[in-house]
Amino acid sequence: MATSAPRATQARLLDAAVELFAQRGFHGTSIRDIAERAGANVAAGHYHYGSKEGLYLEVLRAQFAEVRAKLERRGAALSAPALRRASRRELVGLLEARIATMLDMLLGPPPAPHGALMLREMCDPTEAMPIIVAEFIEPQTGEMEQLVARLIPGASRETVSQIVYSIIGQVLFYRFTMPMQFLMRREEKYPRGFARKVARHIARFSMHAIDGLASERKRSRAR
Amino acid sequence: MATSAPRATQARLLDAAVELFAQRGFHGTSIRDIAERAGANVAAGHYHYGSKEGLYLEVLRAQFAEVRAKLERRGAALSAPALRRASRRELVGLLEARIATMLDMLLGPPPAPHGALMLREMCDPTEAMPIIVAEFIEPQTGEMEQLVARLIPGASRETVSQIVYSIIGQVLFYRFTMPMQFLMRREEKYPRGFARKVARHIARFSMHAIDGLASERKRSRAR
DNA sequence: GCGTTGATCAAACGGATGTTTTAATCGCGC
DNA sequence: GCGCGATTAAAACATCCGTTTGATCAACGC
Repeated sequence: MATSAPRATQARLLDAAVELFAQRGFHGTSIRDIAERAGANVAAGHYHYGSKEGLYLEVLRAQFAEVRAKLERRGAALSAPALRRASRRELVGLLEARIATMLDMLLGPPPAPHGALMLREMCDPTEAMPIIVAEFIEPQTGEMEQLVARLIPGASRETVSQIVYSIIGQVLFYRFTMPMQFLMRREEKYPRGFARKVARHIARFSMHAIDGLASERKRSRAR
Repeated sequence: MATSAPRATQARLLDAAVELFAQRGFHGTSIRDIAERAGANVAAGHYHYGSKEGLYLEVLRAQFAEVRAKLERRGAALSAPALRRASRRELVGLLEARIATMLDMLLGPPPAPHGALMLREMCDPTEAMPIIVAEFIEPQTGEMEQLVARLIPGASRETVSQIVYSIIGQVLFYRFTMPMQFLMRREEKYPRGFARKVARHIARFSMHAIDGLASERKRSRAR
């Protein structure tokens, strides 16, 4: 192994691949494009990652690991014991913070690449999907389910899950329909502070819904 | 022009293209695949539609026109005067029906192709986006905004728009994250009656949220 | 100093792609 | 029956793709 240059090209390849795969997708990106952007040879991809697909899988693994690490660094990770101890007011605060963090990362500026990569996996699922689900989606929804379950005590697992999907659905909407939004708003990116404003709305909307469902539950129980 | 065969191949090409473009995307579909499935020659696409991109644009135009027509046929279209006359109870019913219809078409079985096509446009926007927005998204959100505006009187346009996006976001979630859902549920399609069950949840969730926002508004006004 | 090993490179390979060309075929009006 | 425009079919074209090959180079152990 050489001293630094080899590691450097391998890393440069990955960086270039992240950006191009997120921007143009797997089929839309050629190894030549990646190599050119990384300042490397056409054969470099195969040498370091075995194949185009191998490089793609490594890109997704790396991106979602990075996002998860960033979430924990931001303190937005919700540990089970902490959730059990928290007061209702604290739980609401944690939910709001989680929504804000997700939107902040998804919408940017600049938007993190994992949003585009996830969207593309929903169009054309690959072997990377199980990894994304197990290491990113499952933990994230699991934490939110524990949180929501404490906000609407006694609700069934199905109800809690539906509520979590309602919240995540609202969040993902602004990322997944971004091109449409930009066309309708005649803008090229969301305005400054947009993510925060949307986060406030989604948190309020969802907390009203949860409270409504909870009191509806209480009323039907009382009968 | 010949009697029936030519129209037939042109139509068969379109049908094959709808299915393949929805299934594998623009880059992932070759005109040879389309020609083969349509039982036509490789050159047929260019003869009838000018280019692969021309065929793709025609596919999207046709699909979204069809969806819109189907919506109106189902009576799920919400005319402005009808909305102005409706009682609150009727408005809630209309909203529930609209949500149920959207989910029914998006989730199937079988899922209508426009869901996949829309998702793909969000990944790689083309010249078809303005058409989709103008002839499908704008009318649909416009109607829902009028409906929601009547359910939360006096709210700003921005608030109404945010609420509509919250509802649509919940709906689209179940279509856009379908591969993920199937992986997590260890199923290959949503179970029978799933769309209806989800529709009920989203309608309840959203109505509680709207009511909560409305009373919150009233309280802050009273001060 | 020399062979070994890992990294990079230019060049080429086989195959698939969108498109074009050219010829054959079809159906109808005259 | 024949010509004519519209449609279909076969073949070829140029280009791009992922991958492979073989050579070159630098660093390291001995």
